[in-house]
Amino acid sequence: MPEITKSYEAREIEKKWYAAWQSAGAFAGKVVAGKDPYTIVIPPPNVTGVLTMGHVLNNTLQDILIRRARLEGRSALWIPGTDHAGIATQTVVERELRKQKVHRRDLGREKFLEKVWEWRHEKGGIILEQLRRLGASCDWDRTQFTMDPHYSRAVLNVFVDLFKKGHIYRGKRMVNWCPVSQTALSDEEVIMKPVSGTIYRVRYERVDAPGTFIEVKTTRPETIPGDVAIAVHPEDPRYAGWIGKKVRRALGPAAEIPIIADTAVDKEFGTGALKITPAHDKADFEIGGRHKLPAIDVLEADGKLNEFAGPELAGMDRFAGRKKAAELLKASGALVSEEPYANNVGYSERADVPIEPRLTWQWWLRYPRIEEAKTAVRDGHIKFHPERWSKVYLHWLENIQDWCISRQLWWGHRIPVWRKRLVNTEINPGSKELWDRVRKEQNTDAPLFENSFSGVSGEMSWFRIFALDADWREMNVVTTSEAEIKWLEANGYEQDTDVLDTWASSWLWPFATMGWPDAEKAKAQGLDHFYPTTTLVTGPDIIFFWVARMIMAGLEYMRPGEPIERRIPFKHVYFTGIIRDQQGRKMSKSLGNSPDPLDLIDKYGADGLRFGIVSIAPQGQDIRFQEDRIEGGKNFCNKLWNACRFRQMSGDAGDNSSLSAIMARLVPAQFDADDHAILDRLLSTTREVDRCFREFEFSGAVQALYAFFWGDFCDWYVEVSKAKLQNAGTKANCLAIQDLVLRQTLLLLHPFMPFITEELWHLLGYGAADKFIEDAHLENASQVANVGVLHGLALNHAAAASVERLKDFVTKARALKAEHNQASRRDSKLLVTANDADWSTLDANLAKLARMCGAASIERRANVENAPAAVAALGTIYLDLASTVDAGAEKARLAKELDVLAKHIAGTEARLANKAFTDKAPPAVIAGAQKQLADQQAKRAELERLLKALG
RNA sequence: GGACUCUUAGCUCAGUUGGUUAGAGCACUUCCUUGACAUGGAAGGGGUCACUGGUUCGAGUCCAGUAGAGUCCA
Repeated sequence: MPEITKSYEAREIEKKWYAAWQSAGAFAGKVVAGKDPYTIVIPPPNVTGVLTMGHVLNNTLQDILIRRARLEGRSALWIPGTDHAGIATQTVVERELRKQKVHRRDLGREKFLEKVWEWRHEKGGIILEQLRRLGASCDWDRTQFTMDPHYSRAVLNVFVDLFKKGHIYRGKRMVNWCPVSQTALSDEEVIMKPVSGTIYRVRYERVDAPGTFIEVKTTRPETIPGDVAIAVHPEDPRYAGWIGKKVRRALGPAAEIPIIADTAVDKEFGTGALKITPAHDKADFEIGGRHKLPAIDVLEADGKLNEFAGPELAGMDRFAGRKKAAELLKASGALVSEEPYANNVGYSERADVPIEPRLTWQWWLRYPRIEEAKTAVRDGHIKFHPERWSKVYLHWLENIQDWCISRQLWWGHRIPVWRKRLVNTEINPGSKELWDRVRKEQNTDAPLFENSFSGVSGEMSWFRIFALDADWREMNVVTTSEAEIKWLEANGYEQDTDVLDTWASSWLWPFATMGWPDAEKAKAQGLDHFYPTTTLVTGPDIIFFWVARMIMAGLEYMRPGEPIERRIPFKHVYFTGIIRDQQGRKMSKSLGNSPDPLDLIDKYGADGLRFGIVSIAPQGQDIRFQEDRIEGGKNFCNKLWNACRFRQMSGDAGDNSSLSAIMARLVPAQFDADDHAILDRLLSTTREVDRCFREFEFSGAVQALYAFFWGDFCDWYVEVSKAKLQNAGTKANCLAIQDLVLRQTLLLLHPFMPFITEELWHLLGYGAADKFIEDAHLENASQVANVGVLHGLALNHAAAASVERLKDFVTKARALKAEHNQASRRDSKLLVTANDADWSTLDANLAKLARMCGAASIERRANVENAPAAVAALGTIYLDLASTVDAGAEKARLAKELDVLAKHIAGTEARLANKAFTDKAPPAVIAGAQKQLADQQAKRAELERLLKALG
């Protein structure tokens, strides 16, 4: 076996093992009879993305879960992939083209998409490569992309199906329009931001009574040319006589517009009168609809004002137009006042500009399975961790709005609808009978027809007719049939130019990544075995975007008719915190406040980064990033490495081939208190880590392992081993215990730090060269205990507890020496006064204690005078100084200690004197207090004696 | 306006059904290169647990309110 080097160098080891795992196919998710599945689908990162600290945390946690599942003997599958990120990717490629002074419209749709695919093949896999550096054990052969042919088929089939079921419809409605990306956005892609602007008070003159005015307050004077009415509340006494009168529009093309009454007007806001601009405000649009008012659109798609805004404003950007409009109003005397005003404005999440409410034709989805989606979480079929996020989820579902799923982009799944404008009376040559039925339909809520347009038998399409106006009808045909498409295109039907929202593809991720809807593919890929997936690890910021929608999609499409727990897409959702910088700001590319994870891997190793990031990621709270915690992860790697190195240097390897083989090497009859204690702590740590996995407390598991390994094993057991290893009689047992502890620790740590544990696993001979650590089975605490029992091991808890008193003795002795500047020398002479029982405990551990305390000798005395002393649980320790004692300093030190102790004694006495306490507290608590008091009093007596002896 | 979260050592955070003297890492002070590890070891200083009240024999922990910070939804 090769020798373990002096320090851990991550780079080569990481490279070596990742390649070995890959070439052995160690990450392949396989259906194995008799093994429980454990499935994770990756939250597909944006294909344009590069690894961020958020990805590091998120994917480290997934890797921890999947590696632990493998160690527990489950058939584990982690599916990786990316999503096509419509707007983001299109923007990236457009930016590249702009460098060559080319616009996508110059290329045309097909050529542009070729460019996007080129870009995707070249640069679209970066983030997945980076995940490998982190150690992510995804089944890379199954890598998915939402634009892959198979996945696209799933997306389009769902569109057709939901259309067929009446969940998808086309409607001209108010949408959130992004003037930069020039596409509609869903409500979820709009973020509200407080903006400090100006509110303008504008007056409109009455036509029938010149010189009298009605005043309104508005933040958007540039839309006044689009005003079609002024609305007041019907019960507002201020305007009782005004309703039905007309006023002159204050700006833009001259017009007389009515004053109308509508209960939607807030009497308290502003002047109680509201300008109605149906083309540019959601509420106005509704009011306009109720009063059958026209909608005048004064803005272009790019946010510039058009000719309807009047010659002074036409062609101006909306923000410049606002300023100009205010000036024009001022000049005409219509502007009564202006004042600063703070309000919330919707911003496009991606382009970070204010969105425009805009009236356009879009495709909408009425969500399926809303009630079931609530039930799934409310009844605990899907568990959220932390649980509180279920409230956010349920609240959103309670107030859910139809989803605008069309985007005016080129990159994405093009909507599978072909349409043609038809005159009502037009006869379709393909099917007269069909058109007889069509003609009967007069409105947009026409029932759906199902038939073959082409007349080819077996081909199917669905269609719906929308009334554009009295004479024109629009035929929309939805199909994925190639024969149908061919016919449609030959007959003058044109495909919808829009694509689907990216989320309308990623909501199918938990099953479309496993072959669905192709039954054969799904079978080959084990959909039935791996679905529902076990755990989803994601951020709470996409509960609406993604988590909720996946739940609805799963319930709608998976295993129809079966119980809900078979149809849900996942059983657990773990929400990570958001990684913030030192100032508490979200880490982002634009702020430049995020370290490059790859730099961190170079600096601290992937294992160090993983261990560090998990240790600062408490459940459900945001994480304030600190690089020194990552450094702590690296240091822990080095500690683990060197503890194993010490083991290797301490003696020849024994049979480490299995837990049972190591247990067989233990000699229980030789066990001293330390042996009992370290195995006791190993079991309790194992139990704690088991619990942490059940409760999704990853940082708790890391902290428990850190405290056990560093504190209990390295700082104490390894140190006491040094004495035991000198003794031929105790050496073999001591080495076996180290082998046992190291084996179990490596297994428990492996999910958190896969590379170093794999390397050490082999260096210490725990596994054969052609096997991996994950081929071993991780025993839980009771299984470890049971194997021990089979080998005659019975842990003595009293002995284990006595180690605490030995530690106390060592600490007190070291402190005593430190007080007298003897910290690390080995040649101190310690004297002890102790009763017979305590001395026998000390005597049994003398060699270890001498080494631990740094003492040349520890001797018992009946009485010691004129030496500095410390009172320990096992006796009073005296430092045998050659020089004379500074009695004054020694007295001050002891008096200080006595003061602190007196306060504690007073507290304990008061508690025990309280009858209510002794009557009501549990007996164990009372007994504990009594013992504590006795110990404290004994210590006080000893301190007083020492003080008295000093004079 | 509504919902949720947070406030514990200089910093970042643990503290899981209320129960000994509130912990960790980093930072700081002093000492130590002794044969696993200076990416280390030893010792030490540092906290009226945001505030106010309540419940309780007992509150960092439970309840109510106040103040501040943050997130989401309207």
